[in-house]
Amino acid sequence: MDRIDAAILKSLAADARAPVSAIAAEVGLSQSACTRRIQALEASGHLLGYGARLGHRRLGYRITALVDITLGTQVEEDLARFEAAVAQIDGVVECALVSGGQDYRLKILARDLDDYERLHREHLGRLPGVVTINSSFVLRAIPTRSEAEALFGGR
Amino acid sequence: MDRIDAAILKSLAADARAPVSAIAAEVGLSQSACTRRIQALEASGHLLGYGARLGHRRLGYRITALVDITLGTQVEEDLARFEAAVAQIDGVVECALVSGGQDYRLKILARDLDDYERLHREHLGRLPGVVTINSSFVLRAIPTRSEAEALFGGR
DNA sequence: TTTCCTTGGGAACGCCGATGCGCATGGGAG
DNA sequence: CTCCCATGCGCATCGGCGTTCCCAAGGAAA
Repeated sequence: MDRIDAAILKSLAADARAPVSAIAAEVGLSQSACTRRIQALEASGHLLGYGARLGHRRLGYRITALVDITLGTQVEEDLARFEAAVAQIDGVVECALVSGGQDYRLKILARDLDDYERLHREHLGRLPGVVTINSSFVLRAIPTRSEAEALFGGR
Repeated sequence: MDRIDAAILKSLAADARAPVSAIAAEVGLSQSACTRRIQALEASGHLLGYGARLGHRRLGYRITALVDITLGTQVEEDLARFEAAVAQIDGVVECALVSGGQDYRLKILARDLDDYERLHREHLGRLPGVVTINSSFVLRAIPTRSEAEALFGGR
């Protein structure tokens, strides 16, 4: 992991389908050397894979909800049961156990408020061990530094 | 946007660098038809781009913080000032204005607690208009459905 | 100094992807 | 009912890309 690897990862993060030749030129390497580095990064776990950025709104999903959930227990089996149930719910795209009150934070996508209400009623409300559910809706997403910029330093 | 388009988006979301021929076979189309559909999806805004999945931990980032910030004002100019300042901070990878108390929710990456403490002191603490800052740390990330699965249904 | 190991560049080969063409299907107008 | 046009697929082509050899250069260790 040197500066060139970082540059490759940045470039791939920005456009994963860019030709290797373009990335190579960008970081000042030949195609072959660049290919080898990419393969090495994949093998070493620095590069986990490649994904597509989807236009949520364009696909009919206008609601992003950030949900805080508190459980009535902290016993590991109860947590595991909760997590297994959460993993089954369509629309839940992120879920984390966080410090500070031993609760969970989810990110949920829904088509509209009605859709979210359905999700809430049919799934969130039936999760095992839940004491409180607190939903916030994203009113505006603020553009930030990209993940790669955060990891490898600014701009 | 029919079922085939959805399958293409799912496939690209799972592995954006897969050869078009592989995607085509997966969704039951010829290469050419698949290429044309992908181009159409890009042009129509359903497909915004392609990115790399990075191994945070492997890259030396072990802290994910979810931070709630409350402002003392709701005047649009103050919000804009806050947002402009937030966008400059290295480590902030998500930021959203949310309903319910008119506050912001950020996701922040840091190498370790010391690194986060530095971020908090040097940047978060100096954001304009802030009344309260509340940090939670991700103890465990629960695997959920992928974004594409959430948007196009199950599996 | 010699050897080994790492890492880059160059060339070749096979494969991939973009485009043009012809054809089938389906909906609308006459 | 028939004709026509629009839509969207598959096939074939060709230029370009990616992978994989091999060799050379530089640095570390013996």
